[in-house]
Amino acid sequence: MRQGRGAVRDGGGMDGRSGERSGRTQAERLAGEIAEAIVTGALAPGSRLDEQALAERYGVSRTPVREALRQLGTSGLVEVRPRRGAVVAQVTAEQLAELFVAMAEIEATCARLAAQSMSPLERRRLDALHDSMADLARAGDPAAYARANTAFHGAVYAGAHNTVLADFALSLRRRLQPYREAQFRVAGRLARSHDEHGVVAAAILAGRAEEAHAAMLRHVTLVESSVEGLLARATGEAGGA
Amino acid sequence: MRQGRGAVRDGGGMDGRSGERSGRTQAERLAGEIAEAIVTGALAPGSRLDEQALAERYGVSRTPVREALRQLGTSGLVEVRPRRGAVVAQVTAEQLAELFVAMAEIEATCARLAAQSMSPLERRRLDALHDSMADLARAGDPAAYARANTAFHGAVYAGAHNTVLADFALSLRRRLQPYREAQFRVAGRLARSHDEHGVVAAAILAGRAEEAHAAMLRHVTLVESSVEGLLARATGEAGGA
DNA sequence: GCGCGAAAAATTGCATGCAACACCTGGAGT
DNA sequence: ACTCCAGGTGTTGCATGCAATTTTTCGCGC
Repeated sequence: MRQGRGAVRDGGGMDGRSGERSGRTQAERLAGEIAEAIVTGALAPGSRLDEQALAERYGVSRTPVREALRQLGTSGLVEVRPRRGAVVAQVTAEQLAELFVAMAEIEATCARLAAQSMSPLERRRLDALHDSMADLARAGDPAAYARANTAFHGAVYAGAHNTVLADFALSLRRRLQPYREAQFRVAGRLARSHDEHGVVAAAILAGRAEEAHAAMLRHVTLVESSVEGLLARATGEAGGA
Repeated sequence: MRQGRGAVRDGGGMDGRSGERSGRTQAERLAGEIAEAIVTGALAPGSRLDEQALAERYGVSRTPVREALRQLGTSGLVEVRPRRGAVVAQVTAEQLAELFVAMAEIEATCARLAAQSMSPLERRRLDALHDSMADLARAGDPAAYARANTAFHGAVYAGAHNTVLADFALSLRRRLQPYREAQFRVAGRLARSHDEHGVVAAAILAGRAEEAHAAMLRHVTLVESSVEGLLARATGEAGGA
């Protein structure tokens, strides 16, 4: 099936749907799509990522698929075994614990730096963001709260004024997203999460660096134990198949 | 120039860095080689990475080169612009500062965790390693000290018992290597570095977590200011030779 | 002389084909 | 029955070719 570059290409459109620039390469687009599929759980951990199957699925050849897989391999979302194909990265319980510890530490570090170096404007925005989340927590909408939660933590990363740490925190957050999301559906977790955010935000706004560090570390560690509780109850189902 | 798969392949050097199999693909080998060339300064920051040139240089086709470049792009060593080729990542002074801050924070975190969770054996080994460095510092051999220094910091990473943080610390360390190495040649820096290590090691061995954190943060921050002093004197030449 | 636009050259992006390795299946030997 | 090995099959790895897009060069008008 020669697809030929001259043939009509789907996305060839001028302004590109969903705001995506056509300036991105297929490999990048694929990396994003596959990452999305993994993070949302559409691709279960451990499932094989057949190059040809993915190529047909996304209407491209194997070459950009391979490039995307290698890219995702570096970021840790998929595991590429030398001549044995790629699989969605399987996180063992120990690795999950390490990921959570790492995220807690990085986020806490970001919080400390943010307390030291956020601008007045950034502090006001963080405050406003936290306030707006109170309603969501009361309303009890896990999905909406999860989105706002991402924004809140993102604001803290940004406030650290360190793109290296912020990028790392974001990548950890993405890798843990499937596990974190579930815990928002646990009764009462929303309100407690919001309370913990309040402690973090207050410390950052007041510039109390060590306190911000401790509060964020505690917050993320609590998320971890919440997730571990979930996993303990659903042992064995995580890996799928 | 059809090279055929049957041609003699070097078979890999078995560098044994982290237990890699000999079955590495060309793309992986290339990623390693190119990364090495960048880290050692053979490829200056900002230089274009022409796919065909690299392919000829390493005796392969453009396909594995492209895969390697994309891999390096994700790890941050290389910047890949969508249709405009790849260049060795240019670190501006600000980014360099951010990298150092990030490394300082991560290393400090590792030190704190190490103080909390190193095994008695690991503690003894760290102590022995530090002792052996005293001679090197006195002898004033920058290269030998640099190697031992890497081992010392590596022991701290390992002692944190968190591969996620350890891997990140290692990748930051690699990215900063060209800049850090120079400062060991500054007169007196070796002895001072060893003294700082002593404070870090003592805190870790005694299990004083917060002290270990503070000592490591201070140590790496001092390295940073030392490097900045060097850069200030050699403005603009940063990439070169 | 200088900016501007179009053709030419260079370079990237992707599709395809072929060879080597990994896995699976079936049979023989112990 | 179990292990071991040979053959077949599927998948990955890489080389190559072509189309599209940059970048460069050159000619033209101002």
